[in-house]
Amino acid sequence: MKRSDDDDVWKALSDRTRRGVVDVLAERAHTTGELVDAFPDLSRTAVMKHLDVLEAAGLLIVTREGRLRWNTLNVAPLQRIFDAWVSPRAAGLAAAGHRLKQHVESRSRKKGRS
Amino acid sequence: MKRSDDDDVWKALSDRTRRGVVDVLAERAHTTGELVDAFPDLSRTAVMKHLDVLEAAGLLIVTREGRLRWNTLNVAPLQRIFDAWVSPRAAGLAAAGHRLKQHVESRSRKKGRS
DNA sequence: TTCATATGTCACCCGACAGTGACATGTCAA
DNA sequence: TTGACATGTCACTGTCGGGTGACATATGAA
Repeated sequence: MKRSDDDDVWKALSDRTRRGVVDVLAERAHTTGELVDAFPDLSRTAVMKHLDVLEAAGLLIVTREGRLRWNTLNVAPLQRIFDAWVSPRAAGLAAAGHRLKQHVESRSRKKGRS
Repeated sequence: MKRSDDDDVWKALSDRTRRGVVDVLAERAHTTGELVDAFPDLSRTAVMKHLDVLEAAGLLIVTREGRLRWNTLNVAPLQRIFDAWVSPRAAGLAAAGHRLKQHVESRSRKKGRS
């Protein structure tokens, strides 16, 4: 299951605009048209391509109702990349900080770029 | 401070190889040469470019010792994007799941594309 | 049926980015 | 001083991603 890497999710979230879309959808589900209105600087085509990327990453659940398309946020992938990746590393913050301090002190102190 | 968006960090982490570098550095600091050895499929130049990106995002702290360059992971940006972004949304998982369920049930049940 | 609305698809443009080899610089040791 | 080693920099390439307009399809209402 789940090719274990979640590269799609990272790629999807790497774009500022798409994170904005996720932001909007975090409040409530939107139709594609509503989303287009929410991003006046983008063409409808651009918004739809972002939605495609988000959907492919599993961040979006799409349901159709007549000629309307409802886009609903799915936070599961967010949870996943956090659990699998960010959390373990950020948890070691103190340890890493200590490691770094130790490292820097034990070695060169001549540098430090401006 | 910190243009508040952390786009650099997201962009830096969007690349699978760079996440691999972060992985390696999570264990201990490496010199650039050691990192190059750790990624046999990449040229030295490619590895250095990845390091540049990571450093620009603040994920890397670079110290120089003679002709050696030590690359140390800085987890602070990770912590930051998590705190500011992933955590609040992922925390609402249950609520969002409920919202979705509600939404789907209250509307169309005719569709679902193969 | 007819027409406006909402969405889907296509072809194309352009800049960003990952990757490379060649060459330059700096540092340590013999 | 000389040479090997570690790193820095440059010019170039191909691909991918975000953006667009034009056109096609589907649905609801008059």
